[in-house]
Amino acid sequence: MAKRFYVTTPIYYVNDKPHIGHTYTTIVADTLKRFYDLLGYETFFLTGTDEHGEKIVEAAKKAGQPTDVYVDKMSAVFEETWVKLNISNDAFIRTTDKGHIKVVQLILQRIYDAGDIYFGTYEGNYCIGCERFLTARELVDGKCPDHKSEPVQSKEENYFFRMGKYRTWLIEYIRKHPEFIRPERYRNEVLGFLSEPLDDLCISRPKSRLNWGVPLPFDENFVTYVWFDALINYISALGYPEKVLFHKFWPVANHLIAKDILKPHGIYWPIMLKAAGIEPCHHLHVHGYWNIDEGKISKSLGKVIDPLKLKNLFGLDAIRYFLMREMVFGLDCNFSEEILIARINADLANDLGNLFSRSLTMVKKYFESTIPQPETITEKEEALKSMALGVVQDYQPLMKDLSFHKALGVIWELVNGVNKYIDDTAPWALAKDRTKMERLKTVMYWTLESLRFISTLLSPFMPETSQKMLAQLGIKEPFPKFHTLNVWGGIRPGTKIGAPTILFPRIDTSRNLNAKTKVS
RNA sequence: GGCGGUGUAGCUCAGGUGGUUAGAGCAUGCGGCUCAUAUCCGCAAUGUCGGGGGUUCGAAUCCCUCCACCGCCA
Repeated sequence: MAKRFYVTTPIYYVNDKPHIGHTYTTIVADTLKRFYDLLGYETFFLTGTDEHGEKIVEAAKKAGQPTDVYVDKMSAVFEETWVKLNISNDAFIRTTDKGHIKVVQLILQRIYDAGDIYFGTYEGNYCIGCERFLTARELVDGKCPDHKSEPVQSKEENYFFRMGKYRTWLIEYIRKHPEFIRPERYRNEVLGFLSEPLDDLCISRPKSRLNWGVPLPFDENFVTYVWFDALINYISALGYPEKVLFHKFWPVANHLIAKDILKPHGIYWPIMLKAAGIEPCHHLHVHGYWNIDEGKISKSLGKVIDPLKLKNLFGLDAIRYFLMREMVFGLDCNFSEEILIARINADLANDLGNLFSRSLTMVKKYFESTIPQPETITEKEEALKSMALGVVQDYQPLMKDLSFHKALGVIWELVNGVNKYIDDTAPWALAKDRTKMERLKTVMYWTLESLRFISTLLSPFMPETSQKMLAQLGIKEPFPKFHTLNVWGGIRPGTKIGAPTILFPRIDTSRNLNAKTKVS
């Protein structure tokens, strides 16, 4: 099996600006991409924007702009946000891209030719917010439960995709591929849903009602239903059907989504692929929601958590760390400034930042910022070394399993271990005794080498900080590799290290948050 | 209404197939160190493991029931 990895975020709907939910999914994708880069895989990371459908037309109207101008503007907001958050996506797809539209039409035509798309009539309650007909039972007091608005009684001729036909196939597929939908609770949810008959999917909208979409290749009077259009981005971005990229990366696809879009990804998408004759061999990783404790959000942050505001207030890597450390992938998680600041201060400023700072300061003081040659080692050095190598062992499977909180947990065992090692060996005491010079050299070398391990393991999570740390340790290569952690002794004696710096300023909670806690 | 899930220290949570004094981090208290971002290290304390009942020599862990919250479906 070639060492390749393909990761996608959903393409984000441009009726709203990026918020913490988009940010989390995108940072998870970025962390995964960087992790597989670290392992030496060939990787491809895709994100983008979803720009068709009625809600977009409405949002543009509300903004007082032509739809195409509006989507260009909003799509750019997303693209620029990811640049500012140091997101390393290889491509940014838009569903309004010509190439994408071509592939959507190709897939539609193929499924149509195969006889899985038919023309029919549907009559019912249509909710504009949901962009779909609602069943009578879904209504609450005659209104859409999500949008609290009364649906419109409507009758339409449309094209339908024979999704129901594939129900048993999909059940079988999910049963045979336990790794398809993860975590397991969401797999069970999909299986539960499939235990009952599956309706065919209406995949068109008459142009008389909506003309902002991909025209059906076999009937110019209709455009494609937005979900059917959107899902195809995952392969159109790879240049399906002919491009090399597709053949390289589709077999190793990993979709990341939040739980609200499980149904389209867990049901529509694999069936669409099956009907189009494409192997649905991919992984769907489902995560939960960030629950915002609004009462604990300051004015400077605002009720809607804007990722760029977070960055400006607390620093990008601190935010990236927090999101990955605090949430258990798959479960919901609470967000508040209190929790965020507690994490930054305890883990980043106190544990990691201070460790880094105290270590560099001592090497500066005792060895004029030159990495010393280690001498005889004791069981204390053996213990620290085997701890570091053990952490490296634990790290990889945890990352592959998307257990980011645990992976960071084991890195922090090492951070604490080094702090303790410094305490145990008390280099400041050794420095006062000329006869203990050799011992001091060993202790400082061991400390710095541990920091190399820590910085390297952190690189997928906090790329900027990791680079800064490695540069300080005198390591020139900007992109560290995992295999450099197979051996203890990577940093070179005689190398100059950088001047001690503050990696993460402590956030003063006694001060008003509205005042400046500017970091970046 | 049907099916999943959750309920464990002040807070956030670990605790496959039942087995010695129920764990971690944060917060709290005390002690140590001084290289460091008033940081670090050590020690300590607190829990009727949602309520009740049952199985068992023994249950947070299995069964029943009730309560609360949440998700999916209807």
